[in-house]
Amino acid sequence: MGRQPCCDKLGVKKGPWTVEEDKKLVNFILTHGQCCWRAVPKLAGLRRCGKSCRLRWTNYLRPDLKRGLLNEAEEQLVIDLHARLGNRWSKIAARLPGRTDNEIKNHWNTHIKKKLIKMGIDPITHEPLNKEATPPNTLCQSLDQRDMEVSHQESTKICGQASSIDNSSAPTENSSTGESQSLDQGDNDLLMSYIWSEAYLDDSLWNFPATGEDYTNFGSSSPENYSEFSLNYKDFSGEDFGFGCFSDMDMNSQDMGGKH
DNA sequence: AACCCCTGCAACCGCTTCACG
DNA sequence: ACGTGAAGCGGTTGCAGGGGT
Repeated sequence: MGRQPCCDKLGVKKGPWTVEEDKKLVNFILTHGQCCWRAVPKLAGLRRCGKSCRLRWTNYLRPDLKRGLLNEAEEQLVIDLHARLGNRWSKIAARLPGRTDNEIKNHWNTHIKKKLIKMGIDPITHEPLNKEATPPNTLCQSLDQRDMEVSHQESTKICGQASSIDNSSAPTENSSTGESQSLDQGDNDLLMSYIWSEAYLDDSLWNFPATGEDYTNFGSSSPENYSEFSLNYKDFSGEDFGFGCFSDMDMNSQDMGGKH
């Protein structure tokens, strides 16, 4: 009903972002913080709609993003959280530091869903597709069948039972997420234990910047994030962005939380 | 080598929710 | 309490790259 479009369609560019556009957006947000997204394109000199800028930032340019496929623990966590929360990707993403809702959604649709179906589990209900003919677990050896049973049968009370998720028995080879990730097994176990604590599932206790929150303070507690980000950016499109501002940010991060 | 098909991911669209006057 | 605008969210699409024939 008379709702304004998020941007005037004329002169607004669509499609993949160029390195130049990324630079502009990152530089703008790092120097000004996140003010109203609608104003960002104009202020940053971008011919994009604010929505597109927000999406690009939250899904790709955010400094705290992890890159690469989800590791085993993360994947298991997504499955279990999905059993509890359904397709509330942003809620799920909020529990996976460095992962975006879009990324998790994509991973779910392209990897996990198929995996569950092959295992005879309905990815929507997390119930067995065919109770008497559950296929042998030929895929996803990391997901112990018994644990999957727990996931879908006891999803409502699984909280706090992370110890039942026996990652330690998982073979080193893995189907689609095989490459090693940053978490070693010990980290995974710890992560899973914490993840299923009530505290973990309490939204109010989450300080990790979820999608849409203000990331301009991302480094205030962990300056090393900057250097990692900076390094990542050196690999971005094979060129150095020359973000000298990152090192400045390191010192000025306290000032950057303020909005204009 | 060329073509086709499949897969995965980035980005868009439109609806919902939230915040504010 | 209501209306309006902005942000957030989830579903969907389009395209690039890889693998198979």
